[in-house]
Amino acid sequence: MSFLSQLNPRQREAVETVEGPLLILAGAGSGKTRVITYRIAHLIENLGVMPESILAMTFTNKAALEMVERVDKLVGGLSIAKPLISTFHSFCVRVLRRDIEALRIPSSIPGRPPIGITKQFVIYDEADQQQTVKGVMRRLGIDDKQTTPRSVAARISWAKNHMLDPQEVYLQSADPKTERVAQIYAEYKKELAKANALDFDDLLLEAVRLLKAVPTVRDYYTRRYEYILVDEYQDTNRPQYELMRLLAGSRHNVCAVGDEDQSIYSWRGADIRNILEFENDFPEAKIVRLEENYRSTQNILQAASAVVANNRKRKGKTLWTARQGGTKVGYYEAPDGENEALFAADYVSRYLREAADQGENARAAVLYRTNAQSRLFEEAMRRYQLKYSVVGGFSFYERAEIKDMISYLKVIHNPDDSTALLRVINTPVRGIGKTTVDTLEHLALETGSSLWGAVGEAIRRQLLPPRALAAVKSFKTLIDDARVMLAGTYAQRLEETSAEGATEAPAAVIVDDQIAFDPTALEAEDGGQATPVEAGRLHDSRPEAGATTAALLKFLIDRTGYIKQLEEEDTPEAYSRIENLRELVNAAMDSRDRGETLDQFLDHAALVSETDSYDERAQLTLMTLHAAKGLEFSLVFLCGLEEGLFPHSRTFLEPDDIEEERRLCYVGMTRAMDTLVLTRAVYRRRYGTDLPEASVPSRFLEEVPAELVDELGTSRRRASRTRASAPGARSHYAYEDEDQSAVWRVRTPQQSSRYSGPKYNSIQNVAEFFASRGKKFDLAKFKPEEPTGKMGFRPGQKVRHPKYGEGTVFQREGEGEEAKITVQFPRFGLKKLVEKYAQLEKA
DNA sequence: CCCTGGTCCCAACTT
DNA sequence: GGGACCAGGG
Repeated sequence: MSFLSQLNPRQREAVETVEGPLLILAGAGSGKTRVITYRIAHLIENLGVMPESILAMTFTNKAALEMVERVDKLVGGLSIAKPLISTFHSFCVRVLRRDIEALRIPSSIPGRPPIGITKQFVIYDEADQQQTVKGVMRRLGIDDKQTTPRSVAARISWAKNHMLDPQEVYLQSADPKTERVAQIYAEYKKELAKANALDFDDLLLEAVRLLKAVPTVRDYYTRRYEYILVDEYQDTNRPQYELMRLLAGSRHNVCAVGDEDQSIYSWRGADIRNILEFENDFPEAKIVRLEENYRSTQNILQAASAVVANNRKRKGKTLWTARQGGTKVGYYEAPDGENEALFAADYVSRYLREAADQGENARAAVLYRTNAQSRLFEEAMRRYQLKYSVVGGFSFYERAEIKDMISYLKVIHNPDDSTALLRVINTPVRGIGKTTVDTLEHLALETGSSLWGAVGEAIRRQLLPPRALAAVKSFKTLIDDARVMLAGTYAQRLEETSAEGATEAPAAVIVDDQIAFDPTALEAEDGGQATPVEAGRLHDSRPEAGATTAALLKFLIDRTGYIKQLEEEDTPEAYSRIENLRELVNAAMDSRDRGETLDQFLDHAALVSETDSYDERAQLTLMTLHAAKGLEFSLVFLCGLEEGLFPHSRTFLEPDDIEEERRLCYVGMTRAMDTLVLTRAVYRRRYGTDLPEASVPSRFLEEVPAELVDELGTSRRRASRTRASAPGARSHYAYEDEDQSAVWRVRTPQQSSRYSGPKYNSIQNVAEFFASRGKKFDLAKFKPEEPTGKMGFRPGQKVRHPKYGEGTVFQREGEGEEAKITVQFPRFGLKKLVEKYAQLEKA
């Protein structure tokens, strides 16, 4: 009971109202997470509710994780059973992995397996969705310049978030474009079904469909979860809302926590009506308002409230704080983006230093509207030698090399995943080009099979030219081998779990591309070619059967020569990619330590976002406003307050969208505990190359009452201050010079000989480099050696080409037959030729 | 028929 | 800064 005394009366009411529907309207900083976690603790500790009958759903893994930790702290060690605290999407995956096959319908052909998604479904991310849409559009012959796959995918997602199927989209369409979207949508659905795949939106939709359609399944979950909590309720979309209703069953023990002023996800289908109309759906609902803000000073809170007060669509509430006064809201107008970032770096570094001097552990954040803005800030922070962590931007799992390996795993797990297969069939290049892939796609279409089916078919019927056929065969062998390894894992697990030891581990066999665990399956199939699992049978680099995901990854990296190829590239980028791959193997090992199987590992990879990598201990964090939701910092920099950037230009047309931008601004401002600084760049470069454009101050700036604002000086004053406080940071123009010299530093002669790759093969670069050092680029330095036979041409040598005539060898890369030679031809300029093919002769 | 390199176009937020 | 696409070369 003791912890309840730490709550104010309103919070306590929210915590102690445990029966029946409850809506908690929790203003920013009003102790929302605290209420949720205390409520869970109260249920378990004071009311003796079984932890496993409590379900809490959040939007981000980050929020879920934080809640788990805080609940653990309150009731830790009480029991082994824990409440389920998870994101909507993870929860749905859990439900679907257990029960989705209840939705399958019997095949009309006797003896055939039922139709529908199986438990082994794969999850398509946004990139997979776009790829699939693109493929569908190509097949339908729809021009992808006018209607981009990207926009179509977005519209399909929109439809799904509003629970519209293709027919409904078609019926509601008022223009040919929407009709086409409906048509693509229908095909897209078929494509996913064929691949046994669900996209992010499907995870919610299918879970809802399952609970609606199958009473036994629904009963299982409603009986199991007696207490349901929904966090960030203002951001729930239709499917999430339905899910909540279904899970609440007739008990209606549902507690939703939200703040309509912080609804920032309408573009993802969040329906603000869910919160505004909660009372209609649950007439017996109790509503508790939390209006005391424990986070910010009065100045900050007043400024933020003044901004959001300009919105029409809100319930309206009055937040108050006991922290009277406080520092005024800072405003700084930078001449350009670079300067804005440097100002932030300068300010933050002094702020953190002063806090450290006083023994305080202050934390700061730089918040921006778009991820693209992060680069300038990162550069500035590095220049000030400030340690920072960036949330978002390019996610680890979005890196090309990681996606490649994940796609391999997906194919191994489910070869019918054509999108994944397409990604890796020629990665790294193994001689399966566009034409071959086209042939395979046609074949798949003809036979109604997946791409993987077409691979087998093409090999069986020898439908490809010899070279391509060999390449396709080697690819198939690779996947088959890996699948046998995986089957070994299953076999081993079966062995481990069968307590009686009497049965031997079932041999895994491949029968017509299907992995079967029961050897008798061999007899059942007529004439299917079987490959028994037998050590050493398949390939030399095959580790023994019983492989973990990590072993599988190592095998793939080894057999495909992926890392080897990167090593040969020998560039810093290549080594960073290798590092990433190592990190992936580590992630796989962690996954094994958690007791996960391959499919669980893939689920994890599909559902984590970079937001989850937020490091609480970092003193300085850079992230988007969206990612900052739910967090708090002593110092907040809110940057890029310019019309077109924030509010974003895409929101200008719809008044509702502008209101959402304003809520976003409110969210950002209310993250600040002690100090809030708003900045704007007078000139901003929008796309790197273009000239900087003059900006108009954001309308949100004008909405902050002037008496709460402290102007932090002009850019001229700042420039001198920066000069004084940051050694080596004279002005941002000086930085550009420094950058130049840094670039040149990389190109020292020693380095360039190490990196013989394409990066430094431009003759102009080399010549310029020498010129910049006041040296002449002297060809004579490269002493030509007498070539043996026709091969081995050296720089400076005269050669003859059948097409280009006579020329002078300029540069040589690599040795032997693979050597590439750059030749200067008087009439054709520089040409890079492969010695083996170029038919060069000594002139 | 495949691969490489250069060019063009794009860039909002996230599960 | 990055990815998609195309032309040119073997």
